Amino acid sequence: MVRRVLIVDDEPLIVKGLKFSLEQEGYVTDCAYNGEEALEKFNSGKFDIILLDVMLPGISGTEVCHIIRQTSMIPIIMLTAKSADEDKIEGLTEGADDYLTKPFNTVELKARMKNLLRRTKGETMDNQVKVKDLVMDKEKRTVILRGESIELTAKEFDILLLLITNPGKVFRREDLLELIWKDYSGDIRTVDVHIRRLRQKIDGDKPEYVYTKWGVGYYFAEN
Amino acid sequence: MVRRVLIVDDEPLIVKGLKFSLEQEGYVTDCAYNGEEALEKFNSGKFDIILLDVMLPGISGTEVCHIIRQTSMIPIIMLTAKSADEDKIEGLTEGADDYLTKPFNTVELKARMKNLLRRTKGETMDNQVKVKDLVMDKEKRTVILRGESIELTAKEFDILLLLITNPGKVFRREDLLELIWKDYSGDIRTVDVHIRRLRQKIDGDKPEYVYTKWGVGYYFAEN
DNA sequence: TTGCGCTGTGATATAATTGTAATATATTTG
DNA sequence: CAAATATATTACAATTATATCACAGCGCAA
Repeated sequence: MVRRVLIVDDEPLIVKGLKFSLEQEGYVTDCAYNGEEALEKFNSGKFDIILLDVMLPGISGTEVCHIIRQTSMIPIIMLTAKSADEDKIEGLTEGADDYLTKPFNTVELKARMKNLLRRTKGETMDNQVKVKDLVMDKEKRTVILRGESIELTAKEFDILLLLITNPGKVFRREDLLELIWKDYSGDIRTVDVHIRRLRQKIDGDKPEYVYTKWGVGYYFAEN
Repeated sequence: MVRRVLIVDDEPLIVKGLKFSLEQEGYVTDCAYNGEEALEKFNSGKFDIILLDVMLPGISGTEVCHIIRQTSMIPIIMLTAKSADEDKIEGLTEGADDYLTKPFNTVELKARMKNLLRRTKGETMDNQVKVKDLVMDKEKRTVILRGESIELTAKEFDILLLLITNPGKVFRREDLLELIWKDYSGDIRTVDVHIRRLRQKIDGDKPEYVYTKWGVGYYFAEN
């Protein structure tokens, strides 16, 4: 099982060391050197765990953690400078699953990562689909768009889930009726209306997620 | 399951070593010694993974990687010279799935190759048709020409797909009407107009893909 | 049962594609 | 070479596809 780690720190040397050390262990790694980059990579790529430095230029690690927590339960281990004040560290790492004070022992880090990954295995990643600033939870059947909860009807949810899990793939109306309605026998144009209502809820003025392939059907794309 | 590797490096000794080592492991190999050759072989042959040196005479490995990425998600592992500057390596290997710094351990290389191949296994992309610098995706119903996305109407797409999947085979207008229109009963010359519009979008001044067989019909060729 | 939200239908509006017909150009044939 | 035949090109009209809307029926929950 491949585990993907996002390493976030503004110190190239620390990043390099972690990268090397974790890749030796079989992890697939990606790095970010500031908060913005971290959020971007978190959104685009699929990671299983995040190592996040508290002190970052721009958006701080603490803030990054909070922002990620609005949409995801991904394991986060925060890295902090040593401090006599335990409370302060607690505050800075609020929302994280664990933290380590620098300088830390890589053996300990790996052990904690393993722990967290074992603990959260199967819980989060499997039920959540995340594309750009759209998060769907299959189990809870909830949708979060731009950090805000959106209410979709059952059909709308099923349609969006089918489309989003097959990005780019064009579904003709017949496909959708067969896959979602199962035994439908009415007017095929009913699909249009559902798409319309779905778009009203998740797309702005112009389609942002649900697109029309003229003469064929509909598909999901994030551009 | 046979795995085909394209090895790209300008150092004959490295190529020779990799070739031997990978063939021992059961891989089928092919080699290229510069960027142009790499792209050519990538286009002509079917490979499952590419090992790509960053430093190449002419088109650099970095560029080759970018060009390939415009049309394909094939796993690419890049080989770089050692550098203290991790950032630099990151930049040079952008778009690759993984990279190794020379000199590298072949055991590690094989492990990473295996990893990547397992990860991308099953996504064999049988919904893609690729000829020269033209890529069609049946599922997404998209067309990419010279790295740029082209918009085709439903009929244009169907015609091109039919022609491209039967390279060289001449279809008379009646055939096309029957196969694509199914139940057409109008003017047969309508096909000409569709071909015209298709050509306008994918051929330049002179036909490059869609040719006329005089007195018979139309066919696809890549010369 | 009543009310409310979800779904499906049909009518209308809008948009894009497709077909037609006229003309120009090219190729073959006698 | 000229006539006959085939293809290319163009502009526009006709057709087809999608978007949008309002309303009615249905079912579920209060």
